[in-house]
Amino acid sequence: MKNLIEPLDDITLSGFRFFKSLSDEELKSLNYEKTCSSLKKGSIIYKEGSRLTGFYCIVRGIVKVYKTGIDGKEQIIRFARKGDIIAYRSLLSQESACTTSKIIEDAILCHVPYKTLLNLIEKNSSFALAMLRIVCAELKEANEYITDIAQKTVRERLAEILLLLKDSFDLDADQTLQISLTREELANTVGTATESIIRLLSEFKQDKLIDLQGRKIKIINLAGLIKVANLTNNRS
Amino acid sequence: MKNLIEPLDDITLSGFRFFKSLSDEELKSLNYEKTCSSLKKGSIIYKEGSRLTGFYCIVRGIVKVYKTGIDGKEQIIRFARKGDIIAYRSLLSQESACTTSKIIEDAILCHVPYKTLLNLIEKNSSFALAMLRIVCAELKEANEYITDIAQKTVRERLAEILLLLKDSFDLDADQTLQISLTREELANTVGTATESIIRLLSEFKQDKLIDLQGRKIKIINLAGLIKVANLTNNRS
DNA sequence: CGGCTGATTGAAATGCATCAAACAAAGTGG
DNA sequence: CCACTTTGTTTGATGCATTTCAATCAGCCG
Repeated sequence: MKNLIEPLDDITLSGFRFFKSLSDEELKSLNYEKTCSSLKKGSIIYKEGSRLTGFYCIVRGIVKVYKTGIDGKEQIIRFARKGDIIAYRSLLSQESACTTSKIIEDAILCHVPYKTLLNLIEKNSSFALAMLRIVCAELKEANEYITDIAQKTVRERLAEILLLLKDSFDLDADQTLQISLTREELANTVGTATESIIRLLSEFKQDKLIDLQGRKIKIINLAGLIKVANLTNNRS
Repeated sequence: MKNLIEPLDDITLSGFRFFKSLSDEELKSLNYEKTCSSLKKGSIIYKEGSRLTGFYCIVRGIVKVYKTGIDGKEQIIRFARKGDIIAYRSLLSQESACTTSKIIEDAILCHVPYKTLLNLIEKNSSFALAMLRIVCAELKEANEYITDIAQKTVRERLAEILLLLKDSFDLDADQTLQISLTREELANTVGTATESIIRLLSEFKQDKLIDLQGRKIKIINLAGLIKVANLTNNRS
């Protein structure tokens, strides 16, 4: 089925922004050395503690990356989508994975071996710099999130996450978030209890900020949400 | 005075772990291009929003790096000490600084121009990789802290921070933390109110986990503290 | 249909922030 | 060197946001 849409053999990483500093030759061998696979929702890509053999580039679908904390409660660190890469942090540090990654929307992933990554970093300094900038960008996000989670109320954080999801995953024609999360996943992103998310979401609905249809969240008052989120920095 | 101890002209970055992949020649020009300065407690190295011209390597002293959140409340992101580098993240991303850095213990810093950094990354792939690993390590810390702050109680987090400070700054002969922070700074690290820190510290004291003498914190029951911190991962 | 996961609501418990006030320490200036 | 201001610390009382527990309900699947 999925192979009809996009045969796994035919996938090329050439168009992806992350690889845009590569020469034709480098792209060619990259495309040769990668391995692509199609994964269903719920599949685990790698688990906390496992040894990684490479990183993954997401061609299609959505992945959640999370850490397991107290009592096995998951804390979602990020959502990755088309063009994003995952597993590179632990890989570069040459440690076992410190997060788990799971498909939350049917996906196609390309696995790029560690060797290939090292080789690119060694031979192509523009690529190394691009890589550095990716990690730096993620670190920035993380630092901002630390500040938010430490200082903001759950209400503010939920509004902020909704805005963040809106920017990352766009809205369809009628302003509905194109990512479907359970209330628990939302809670594990915001860092709160599932029940709190449920209550706050219905408050947001009452306040005419959003509309709810099952897991579909429709943003009907963006300015209002931004106000609730109490943004201080450059997020939107 | 400080110049008697360590003349600013004589400082070499050659011994620092961060530069250990550099060739003698690279070290020589690095040492030529850097600019060192001695800064008193309270001095601000750079401010959130300012444009950076290079990064800083800490030769002596302690620096706190923080973000300014709601109502100007500061959230301390990290403490940097001898051998650590700061300001590199925004620099590499070529953005204005997203944190502020302030001296909390008289320090000597070396400023290394952006040009020099770029040049090293371009010419020396081992250095680029080392740099990548530094950023990755910091990202890992940040992700762990997100999980902690989202899931743990203030009590657990305080214990954890004390342990973290112990590892980063060592203890003197009688098990006393070699870093002196105000209660407010501790609060801004843990992500809580100053009063909460005060109350919890005295609880810890009552529980014979620590001893307090002004800002001096003495760890008298390490195992107990570890238990309170409720560690799940590799921190200690 | 029964079983399972996820969603929802209510009620009760609580951890923590906030406010207020007093105190200690440390530096400033006359 | 003492009054003075400022900054940091401490304690108490109160309120509230959020967690936790419990129960019900809805949807889905084999």
